[in-house]
Amino acid sequence: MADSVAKRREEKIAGIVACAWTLAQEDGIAGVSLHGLARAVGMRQPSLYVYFDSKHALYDAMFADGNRQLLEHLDAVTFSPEPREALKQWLHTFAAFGSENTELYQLLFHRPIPGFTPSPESYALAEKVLGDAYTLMRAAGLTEQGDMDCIVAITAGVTDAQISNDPGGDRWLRHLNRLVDLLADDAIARGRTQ
Amino acid sequence: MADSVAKRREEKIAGIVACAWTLAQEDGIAGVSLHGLARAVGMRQPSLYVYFDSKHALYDAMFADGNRQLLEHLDAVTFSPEPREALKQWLHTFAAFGSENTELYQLLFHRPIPGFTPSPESYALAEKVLGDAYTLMRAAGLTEQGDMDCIVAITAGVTDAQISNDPGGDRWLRHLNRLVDLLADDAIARGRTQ
DNA sequence: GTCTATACATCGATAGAC
DNA sequence: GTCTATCGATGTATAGAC
Repeated sequence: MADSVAKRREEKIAGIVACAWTLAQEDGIAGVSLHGLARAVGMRQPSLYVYFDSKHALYDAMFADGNRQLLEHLDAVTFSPEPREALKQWLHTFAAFGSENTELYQLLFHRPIPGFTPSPESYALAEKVLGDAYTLMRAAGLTEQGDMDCIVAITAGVTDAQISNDPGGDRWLRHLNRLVDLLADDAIARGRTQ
Repeated sequence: MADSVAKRREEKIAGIVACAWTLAQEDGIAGVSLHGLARAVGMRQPSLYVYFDSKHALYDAMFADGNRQLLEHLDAVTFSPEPREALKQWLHTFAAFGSENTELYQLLFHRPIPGFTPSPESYALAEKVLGDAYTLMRAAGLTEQGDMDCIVAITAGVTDAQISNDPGGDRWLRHLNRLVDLLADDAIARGRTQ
């Protein structure tokens, strides 16, 4: 094929990014060095510049890849036809994935690299995640921005608490459904009395 | 006085730590360098070792100082005699202080320095903060650990969302009281039907 | 496309004069 | 207690041979 060269290059980049995630899991996102990453994929540090113009370009590729992983993971789940149930399942899937992929979650939602801002193309993927969440919330009857903000804060709070205080467990995750139900019931009751 | 030497030393250390917070606000906690900090307080980098045995010792002093600032700030507020109201006031004061002192909040609750663990003496201050929160929750009728975990997650989620998405505003903070009321009402209703 | 070699910067930490 | 000088490690990035 005419694009086999480009394809092999894309696959190589994907392999490097995957390896970078492994290193990030050990030493944190900021702990990934180009020397270490190059050695881990069997090359020397300057050779990485064939695939990434700078270290920020590597972070940008990881940011985009992390969002793609998250979207694929959410896409692979079959959700209930009942909107409230589907929302709870989506949020729980999101929080569980974040708890199990802490470095990915931190790069996507905590911006731990000073000076790094995702490119517009990469950021569009992050906005798709949030947009999907908003769509499910509206389907479940949450129309006020304030209510949706509450859902976002609750989900992030549960995920972060799970990561920080009980890694690998479910001490905080198991309360997410209850909290979402509480907020959704209250939001809908408010809407009725307005 | 016989302790005037020790006192001047303590004051100098306090000044250095205060200056470190200022630098952290500009470049992040991890961006504080001993060279930069020394210059900012009018000395050279090796002289800092007179006051701190290592960089981790500096972080430990900042961790302890941050908890002391937080405790003092909470101590200066007069809370309602009504337990539920007092709890909401305390949590809102906590979240607002965290939102306004983001680097302090991150050092205390997000552990952004790989390899840094607070000393037991410093950590005791952090446990006092959490202990105060638990005391207020119990007074407000929240006795189950799961309910208290929910309050912790909600408060942290609101604070983090405020810092990340609307620095300086109150888009997320303003929902904290409502969320705490929702959870507390539900927890107490649960308790009654058990 | 990968390599060696190196430039250049930053950082934490230590030695030793004053 | 503060300084100069320096070590040693680490890091990103570039130049140029192959």
